[in-house]
Amino acid sequence: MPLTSSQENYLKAIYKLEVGEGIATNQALSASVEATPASVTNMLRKLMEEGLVKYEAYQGAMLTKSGRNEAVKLVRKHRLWEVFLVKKLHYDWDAVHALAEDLEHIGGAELINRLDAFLDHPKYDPHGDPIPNEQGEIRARQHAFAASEASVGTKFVVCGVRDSSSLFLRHLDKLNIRLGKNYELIECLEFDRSAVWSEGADSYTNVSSEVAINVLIQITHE
Amino acid sequence: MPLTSSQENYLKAIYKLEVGEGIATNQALSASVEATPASVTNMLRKLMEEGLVKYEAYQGAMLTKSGRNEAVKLVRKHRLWEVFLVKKLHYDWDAVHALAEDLEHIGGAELINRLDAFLDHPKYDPHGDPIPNEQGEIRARQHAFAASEASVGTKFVVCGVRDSSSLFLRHLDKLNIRLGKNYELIECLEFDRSAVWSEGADSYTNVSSEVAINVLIQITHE
DNA sequence: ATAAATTTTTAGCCCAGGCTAAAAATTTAT
DNA sequence: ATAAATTTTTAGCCTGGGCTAAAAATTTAT
Repeated sequence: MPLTSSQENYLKAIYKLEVGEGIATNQALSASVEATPASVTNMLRKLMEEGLVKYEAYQGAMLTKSGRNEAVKLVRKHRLWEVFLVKKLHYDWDAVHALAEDLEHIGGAELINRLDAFLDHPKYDPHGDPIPNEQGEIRARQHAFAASEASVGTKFVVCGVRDSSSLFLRHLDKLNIRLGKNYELIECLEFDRSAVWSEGADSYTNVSSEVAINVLIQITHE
Repeated sequence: MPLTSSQENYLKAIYKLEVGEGIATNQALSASVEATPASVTNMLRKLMEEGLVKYEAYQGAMLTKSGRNEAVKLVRKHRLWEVFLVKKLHYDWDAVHALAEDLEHIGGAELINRLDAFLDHPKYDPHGDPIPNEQGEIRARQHAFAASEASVGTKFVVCGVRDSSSLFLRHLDKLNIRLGKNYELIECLEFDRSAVWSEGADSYTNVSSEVAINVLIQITHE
């Protein structure tokens, strides 16, 4: 029997908690699907019966193989729709999450594979998160870490964000920081732990530590 | 309060019955939304309370201004998504209805206007049906009629279908009849009321009367 | 080891939107 | 005008997925 949208949302929530090394307790899920703990208990029972989830009270929930499979499919759909909305419909990157959240429940493999092809098999979504392929494999970005960990002199490219809230993304817009842009870390200021990034020439950006913590970078060897 | 998908489906069904000069009786609706008459009564009551529908037992239902407004928006969304699926994702024209049926409930004016722009403001969907504009105006095809009404010698262009079932559309595919193609009606055969259409040169297609009845054409004055 | 705090589950309720079966209303036919 | 057929509504029930408030289970702290 096909999953309902609500079931799909739970699976995705559990998945996200798992990869974030969090444990998918009743409470954590409650926050993340925006339902009361009582409702979560209810849904977990159903998902267990359908063999999508393993659950032990106080120990948290884990996806089974087939549950994880479903969750990854959802992530794929979500991220591909986000690419579509940004690249083709020119939405801002901070405005696509809610729409993708709805679109991800539509259609099956056929639709999403066609969308994937139409978009030229993008590897990352507009926030730099990797898009699982048709087989559910995720080729995660290698060697990415928070900009706050870089040392002075490092040259890097911005490749993702830790926080994809609208607030943070719009802040990056204001700082003119975008995925794919290259910088060099010029200095770290002791006073407020902020940093100075240079894009070259006389272009300098002052980056607060809150920002740096939430920006993912890769070192560029050139 | 926002409409549910189910409410939207009822509005669209009533709208379609209205334009097809049918009357949206409890029964007709029952067939068209695939629910029992009892369920229809139920929903009509709600739609009436929300001021979307006027209903009188045995006389059928009619949309109010705001109900019609909603219905036309849905038609717009449906047809634009169909264009997207066929033109961009290369679905066959007989395979897009069900998906568009789901997609049409997603998002609001912003999304659909962006989609419209992305598709270059198409005037017709893949079956030749006109797409309402943002204001809800439908510039219906003028002077279109069933191919079965044409007289010998008429030159015409195929511009739509009366039946958009998968079965019929695939049949047209087999006959190589497509929207936008030009023909001349060469003769009508008395025996089985079938017709011969020519695309010029030595290209002739024999068209049964069932087919001709369901193909919409416009006379070409050249 | 026991008390306090936390987490989870139960119980009972709500709403949307279906359903069936039977009753009521209306229309059509005789 | 009355009977027959049809259409609509009611009544009662079901499922999915929420909710609250209270009870039970477990963990943590003393």
